Amino acid sequence: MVYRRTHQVVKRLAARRSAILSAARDAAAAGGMAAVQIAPVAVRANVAAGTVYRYFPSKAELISELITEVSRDELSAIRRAAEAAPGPSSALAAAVTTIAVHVLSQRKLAWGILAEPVDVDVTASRLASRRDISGELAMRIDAAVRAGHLPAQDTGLAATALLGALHEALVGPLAPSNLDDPIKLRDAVQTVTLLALRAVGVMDARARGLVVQATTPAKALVGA
Amino acid sequence: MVYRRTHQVVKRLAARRSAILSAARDAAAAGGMAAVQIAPVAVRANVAAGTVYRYFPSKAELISELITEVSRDELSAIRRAAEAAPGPSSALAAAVTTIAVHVLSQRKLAWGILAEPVDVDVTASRLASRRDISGELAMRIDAAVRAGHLPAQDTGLAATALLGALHEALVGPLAPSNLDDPIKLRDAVQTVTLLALRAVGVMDARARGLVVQATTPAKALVGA
DNA sequence: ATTCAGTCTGAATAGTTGTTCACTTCTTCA
DNA sequence: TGAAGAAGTGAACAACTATTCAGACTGAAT
Repeated sequence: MVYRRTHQVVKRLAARRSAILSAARDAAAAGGMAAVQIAPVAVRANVAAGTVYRYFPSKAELISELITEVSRDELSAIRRAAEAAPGPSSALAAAVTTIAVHVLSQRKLAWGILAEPVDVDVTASRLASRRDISGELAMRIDAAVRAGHLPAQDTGLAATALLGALHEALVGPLAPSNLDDPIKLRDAVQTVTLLALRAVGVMDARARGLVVQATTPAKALVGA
Repeated sequence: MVYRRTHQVVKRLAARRSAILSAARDAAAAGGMAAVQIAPVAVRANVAAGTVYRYFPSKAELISELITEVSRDELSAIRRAAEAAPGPSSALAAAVTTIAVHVLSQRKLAWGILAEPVDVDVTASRLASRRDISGELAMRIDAAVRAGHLPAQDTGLAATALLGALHEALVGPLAPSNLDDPIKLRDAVQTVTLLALRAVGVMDARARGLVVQATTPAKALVGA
């Protein structure tokens, strides 16, 4: 008598798995990575602690998968925004703005994914996350360079630096604390975008134009 | 019969305290903050674990003091470099270069001080460290703005962003791994300095000049 | 209806480190 | 020199959580 998983069971298993991941994501969004502990996550997902281990071999694996998932969502949002732009410079501006807006609207989560202390080793998935997003930015910078809009440069290093600048300025410990005000939030997004564009060599005047252009479609997200 | 500490004893106590701090610093420089554990630090300092607690109330306090100390050294180096520069723009370039060089020559330590996960709460001293250094940078940017060399801007946010860019690009997980080669190292320092100066609005051509100028006195440190 | 593989449970376990404290050793002072 | 207070010691303790596992439960197959 061979036991075979019925379709219904397969679905339930998949649902549970994603419920656990989802609970982990909620916990991280609410309280940072520190809040992603097995017991609380299990409670949120309506399962016992032991059950978590039937779906994920370890906490490290659970968090890694969480990081991967969030990072993939982020990457596709960046791509979507960039591809909707009319030219390479606009695309770069759109990519930067998207990162800024997303990071700001999920500060705790972003901090958790990127840099918050965790007691297990998740360096590999964090590295992958950074590499993906920095890589996308590097591609956009490169396109603008090839189009003759920017001076030649080490695009990889530049992309990494931009990422660091965005994160530190917007969710690092020195980030302004009054970003709940939508106006201030939009200003912050514009300021860092301007900074980022100038950093890779966009002329000040032109950069200002690109920033305004890129912020316009993002207004809804920013809530202003 | 009142027991009074003799001069010799006072000196020995002070020496021990600094030996412990020094051992912690060595450990951090060698293996990051993760290596700063009470037992190993005590061994390095030639005392028993319990003795550490006669000098520091907790591990958090020990690490906080370590952060403060390193940060103070860093800040004075930045000031020295900036004050030796001929004008506000040069001073800014010198400050940025100094940070880059220092961070690179003590990568593990810098990462530990700034961002590495630690199991105790050291947010306060990390915050102070960032605030001091970012504040110094902000002052330099402000001076250049007042001198008419840069466009008006939110100098605090700009300084924070620059700090983030430098750290992420030079000691973050995506930092180039071949920085042991002095030539590559110098190139990286120049690249990020150029990026930083352009970010705050220095014209590309002028920025290149400032970078070369600022890197020259730092050559010895870079080892090239 | 009955069997049994698969799944779930949650109390118990285990490993890691910061911290304590009863005791020893050292230093001061009469 | 000896009494008393300070400083040092390190083995034992404590707290925190990830992980395990023996038994309970579910539902597929006959």
